[in-house]
Amino acid sequence: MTLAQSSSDFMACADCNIRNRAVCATCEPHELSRLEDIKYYRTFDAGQSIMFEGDEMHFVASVVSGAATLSRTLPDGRIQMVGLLLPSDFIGRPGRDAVAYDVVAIQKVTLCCFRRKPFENMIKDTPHIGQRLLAMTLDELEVAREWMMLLGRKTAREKITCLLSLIGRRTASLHMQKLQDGLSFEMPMSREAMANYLGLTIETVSRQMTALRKDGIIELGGTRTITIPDLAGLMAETGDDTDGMMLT
Amino acid sequence: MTLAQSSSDFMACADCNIRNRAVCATCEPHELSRLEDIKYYRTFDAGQSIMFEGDEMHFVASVVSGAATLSRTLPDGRIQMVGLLLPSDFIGRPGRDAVAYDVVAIQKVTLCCFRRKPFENMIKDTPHIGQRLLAMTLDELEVAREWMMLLGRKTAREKITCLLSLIGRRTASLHMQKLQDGLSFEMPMSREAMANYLGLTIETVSRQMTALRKDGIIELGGTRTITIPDLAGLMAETGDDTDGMMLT
DNA sequence: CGCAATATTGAGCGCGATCAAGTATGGTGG
DNA sequence: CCACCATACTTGATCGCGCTCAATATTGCG
Repeated sequence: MTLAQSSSDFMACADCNIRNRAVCATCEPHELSRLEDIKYYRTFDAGQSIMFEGDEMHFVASVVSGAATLSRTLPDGRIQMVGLLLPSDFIGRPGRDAVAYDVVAIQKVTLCCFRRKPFENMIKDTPHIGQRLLAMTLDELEVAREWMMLLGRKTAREKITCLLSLIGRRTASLHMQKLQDGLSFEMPMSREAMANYLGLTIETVSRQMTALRKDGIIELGGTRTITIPDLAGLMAETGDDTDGMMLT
Repeated sequence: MTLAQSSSDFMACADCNIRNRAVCATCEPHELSRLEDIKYYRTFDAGQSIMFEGDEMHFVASVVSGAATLSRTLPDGRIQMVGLLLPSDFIGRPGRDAVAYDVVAIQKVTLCCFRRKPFENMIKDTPHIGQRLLAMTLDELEVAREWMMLLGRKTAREKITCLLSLIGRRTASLHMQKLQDGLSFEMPMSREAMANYLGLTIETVSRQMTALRKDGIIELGGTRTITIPDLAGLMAETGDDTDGMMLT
């Protein structure tokens, strides 16, 4: 029944790299083994759709590796991304039959999937999972609201610098780099994806990237390789209060 | 210790008008009586601040009546509202010491407050509350994401018609009006509040309201009394898929 | 190498912001 | 009851950021 879609057929939860950040983070060993019974892995290539808005939701999942986006589309074709899914993030909404957003892989993605019904039952009788999911959902809500500020009130330059600073710092923390000396990373998304995430057009994204390069705020090696010589300088352009954020 | 701030000192939960929609909706009688022990009412006048961003959060609360807003402010003063709190909505984030947004009453508001620590303990040992809070938070997340689409991709006219349609339909459902023949309601917020909610300026809001009036989409009697002769006509201007939304 | 997809650059325009008056509206005290 | 003032809202003139349309350049891939 459970069709293996991937080469990595099985991995023990104990060995999982998102073990202590995902929805299963606070599970006891016996809870974990129940999850282990209903989980299965799937992978999707960059560009592949994972779920379509309006479809029936057969499974929920944790992102194990790679990246995906949540987006909505207006009848006339305008697109707005409403979420970025990175390792340990949760996909799907318990208690809802239909998918509310398009979910698309922007890098090769591995998911740890749970069939929806068994997972919903586990929420009911496993408080740890429900509590963890609540905390994660509250975090997502805060991220969404910070993004509302960006979309509603920030200029194009501020939007771009916010995104670069976000991705840059996240990548650095993943690789334990220190932030002081030049930070280098790969952008996980195309110019079009950036535009849809920031509420801009491709052309404006491109122009602002060029402007930031000319101003010495960033350096580009290929379109997706970005170097930030002075992170504080970049963050001074975001419009945010920069105090205390350098600690992360 | 618990200082009564209001004339309505006490109300039995059983008689509460948000009893079956708020965070307490799925509570059993014994759980409800525990909540009843730690609850107290407070009222705030229109314009009064309820919480300030960064302050310590002493209590969480349900909105019983009236309306309040959540907003964030950039260092240079730009404001973006990130949430609208109406009766049955929940204020505060369990497990977090500091308030993440400014909370301001935009109408006279009555809150059903719970001191934070006792409430957090109840979440741990009362699954019904945690589950209800999870469902409500997921709903809020969906609303926030729909608002991201509005802020990032919609025109000023679409933004205004979305807001009017939202408030109008909600008011109608509260008063059990049928939607077909002219719908009339009071706008609960100023032009400035509308602007901050929609990511626009006051002037643009005002101009779009005038334009909609001249186009016969809305009628104005005083600045806050709004009549919508043809709701379908208004909704055709929102940019959304209008199918199926008229049922609500 | 050749093609397709992606990104950059340019010219011009228009939507919504800004700056600036002007007009209700509502509360207060004489 | 009305004159007064503060606040909220509307309207007008102009500006400029980001969009549109269009051409060119670059990248990635068979």
